[in-house]
Amino acid sequence: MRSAMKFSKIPTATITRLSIYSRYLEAMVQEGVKIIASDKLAQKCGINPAQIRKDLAYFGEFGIRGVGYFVKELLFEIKRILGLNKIWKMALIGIGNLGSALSAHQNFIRQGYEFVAVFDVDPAKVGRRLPSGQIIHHMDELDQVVKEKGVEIGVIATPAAKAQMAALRLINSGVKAILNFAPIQLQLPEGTAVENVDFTVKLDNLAYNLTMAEG
Amino acid sequence: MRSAMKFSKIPTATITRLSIYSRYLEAMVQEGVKIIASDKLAQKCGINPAQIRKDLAYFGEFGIRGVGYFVKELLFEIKRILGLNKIWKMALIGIGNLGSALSAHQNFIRQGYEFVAVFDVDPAKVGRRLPSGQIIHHMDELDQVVKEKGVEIGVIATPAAKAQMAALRLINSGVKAILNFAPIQLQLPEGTAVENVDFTVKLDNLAYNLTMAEG
DNA sequence: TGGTGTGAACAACTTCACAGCG
DNA sequence: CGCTGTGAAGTTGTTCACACCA
Repeated sequence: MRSAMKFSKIPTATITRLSIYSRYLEAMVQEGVKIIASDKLAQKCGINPAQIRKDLAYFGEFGIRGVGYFVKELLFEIKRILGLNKIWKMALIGIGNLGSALSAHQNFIRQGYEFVAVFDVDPAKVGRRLPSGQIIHHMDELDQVVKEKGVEIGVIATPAAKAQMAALRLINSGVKAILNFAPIQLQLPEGTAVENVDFTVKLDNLAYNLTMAEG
Repeated sequence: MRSAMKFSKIPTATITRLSIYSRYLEAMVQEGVKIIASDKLAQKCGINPAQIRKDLAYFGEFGIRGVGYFVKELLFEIKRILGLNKIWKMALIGIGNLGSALSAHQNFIRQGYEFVAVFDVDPAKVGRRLPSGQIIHHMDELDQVVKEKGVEIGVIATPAAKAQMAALRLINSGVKAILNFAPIQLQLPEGTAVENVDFTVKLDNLAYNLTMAEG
């Protein structure tokens, strides 16, 4: 039962853009905008209009020729495509500075994500309660808690040296998706979805650009 | 005096990978490894070996045929290319949960980055001192402090609604590079380097993958 | 011999340009 | 008429395969 991903020949970049579109559509719904054309949305997102139409065309025909897209309807469709018509249950590993910040991040719930459990190995932390209310579990309880609470996404905020092990333990407990904040390339079995959030790499990109700009 | 970027026809992806290589080379230096072949490094990074050689070839010939690369030498060259042979001075805007976590992040210094100033607009925060030692300035002092301290990179950790304005103020003070943690597409003048760190988008990618995997 | 450096083939993604339809 | 949806063209990035050389 090794990966599969069905018939999906859809660029990752497309999914990333859909996520960005949904953000702006969400704002438009708030503002009461009813209809939007690809040119207008493209401008907002800093993307080519044809790109938007192509992205959407992978999944169906959502627009009206000569008019544009109904904002509400399009947002609904995109959320359905992305799988955001439910609340995803996450576990957080590593309650350092970053982990604490993530646990307190209010946007998650609004966006359809929720931490249902948090973990650390530090005896000084285990058993304590975060401002957000969760009790910090010891990693030894991971397997049990993950299964009990039905965790679907693991978020890794440990130091780099502990990230690989933490990820493996999540996978072994049945978690299929990892959001990794540690600056390391995780080596995980096929069929696991991994996304890295790596600001060191981003900073290095900026440093390079600045260095080039000067020459 | 509009952008330029000189003769750089080098893929962003290449720069990102160089950053990743440097990480593993750093570890190897620690471990006392003297020589590495592209195949070996490729395995570590989960990248095609030819890709590594191509990436390096943009900048020169650093290897020895039939042997590989001297680890220390290659690391030095990559750091030079990325512009990491200096300490980059950063300003942090927005001292919420995330901002606080970033300000405390010890890896930055080790990596060649340093926060020389931090800002917020909340009167309850301005004037207070962070655990890391910095005093929180009011945004009104931005221009002055940025120039005084020679800030080169702005890091935005404000709510989405405040990010665009914060970015513009940084740019107007002479900052040329922005690391943006707010979930919004910044609209900035040409010649500004922007990198987005956007974990909402990453989560949406995971949600999509999980949804597809089930069907 | 064995691994680099690289042209050439390939693959993936983006943009153009316009037919087609509301 | 105007904007979507889309084949075709263009662009960019990746992988192959092998000549070359320490």
